[in-house]
Amino acid sequence: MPDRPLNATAASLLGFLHERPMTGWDLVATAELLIGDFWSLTRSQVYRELAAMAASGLVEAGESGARDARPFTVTAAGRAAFADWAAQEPGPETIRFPLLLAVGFGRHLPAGRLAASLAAHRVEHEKRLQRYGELAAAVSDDPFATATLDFGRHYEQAVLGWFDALPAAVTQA
Amino acid sequence: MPDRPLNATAASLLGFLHERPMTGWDLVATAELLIGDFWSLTRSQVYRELAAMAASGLVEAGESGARDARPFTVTAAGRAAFADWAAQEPGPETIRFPLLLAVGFGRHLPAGRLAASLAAHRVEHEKRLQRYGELAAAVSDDPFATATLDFGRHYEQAVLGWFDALPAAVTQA
DNA sequence: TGGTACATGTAACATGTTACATGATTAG
DNA sequence: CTAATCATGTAACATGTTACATGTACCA
Repeated sequence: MPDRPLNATAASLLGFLHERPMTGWDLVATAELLIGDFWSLTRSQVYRELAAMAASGLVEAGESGARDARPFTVTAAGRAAFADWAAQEPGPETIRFPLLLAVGFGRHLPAGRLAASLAAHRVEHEKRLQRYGELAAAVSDDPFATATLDFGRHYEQAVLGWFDALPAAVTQA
Repeated sequence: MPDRPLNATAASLLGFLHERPMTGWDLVATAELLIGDFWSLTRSQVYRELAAMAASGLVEAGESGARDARPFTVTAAGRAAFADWAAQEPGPETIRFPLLLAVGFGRHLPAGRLAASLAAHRVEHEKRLQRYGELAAAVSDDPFATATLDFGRHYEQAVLGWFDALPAAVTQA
């Protein structure tokens, strides 16, 4: 009974469970590390999806270990559901960038507001680029992880390039 | 009674209404055109937000015109709410990119799946870059609209650059 | 013994998506 | 007259966020 195609968040959890059984906590940490930069999720969501997937037999909770830690294991049905998801064409990306809204409505912002926001965001993006650089060595043996990290680097470089190409009419607004 | 800070979607609608009264339909079209590439919204959402904002006095429905068209006007309270929103520091962007999930889980995908997805997406991104190029002339008199469009160009160029730098280990998986 | 990291979860709410349902106006 | 476009909305559901509540184990 294929309830309906998995959503990408649930599918990702299943994907991680292909490697080894993990607790909800582990999954959050793993997801943050490996896909957090282009697919965010919260603890609440993880527990909810795990409960739902356990109910439909895609995962199974193991014996509680220390501190009630309940490792989940992917079942055969879970592998099948993941495979179904993986066979789908991935959808288009969505980007939600509040700073760009601020730019778009720049005419209506109080003086100095946009300049300050741009400066603050630029710093963050520089940090992220630097972090990606530091992470690169850690995943150099995995071409897939390297590729996603590399996306991040291209992205951050583009954002920085965009900041630096903004005309004074925008940065001084 | 400031119900609570506006969400970015509602704020954007208010922003557009600063220019002129518009119907829900108009707002959808305007938003798609001007911010659709980095802030998506649906018709349902627009009508819901308009109803909510009308209930709290941020907008007012005018006389119905042809075909029940109900133009909404921003009120003084609406301008104030928008100003409050605009004074906030814009939050970080969120990117949700299913293709990157596919790359990250590349090891688990059926043979050829990833290559096909990458190729299909590359075509889309090329089209988008081209579209942005064509749009540029239309907004050349507005530095803010030009800046957001320019972000799109930087972004698309980065994505294309990333595609082209992918190693065979990924593109041939 | 005290703080940090580990670990689980619920409840309430906000936001976003999809499908459905209806009808008027206009251009051809 | 008929198809496309304009225009409104509801209902149901899926997804995502925030705040709250609880307790254990480890390390210094």
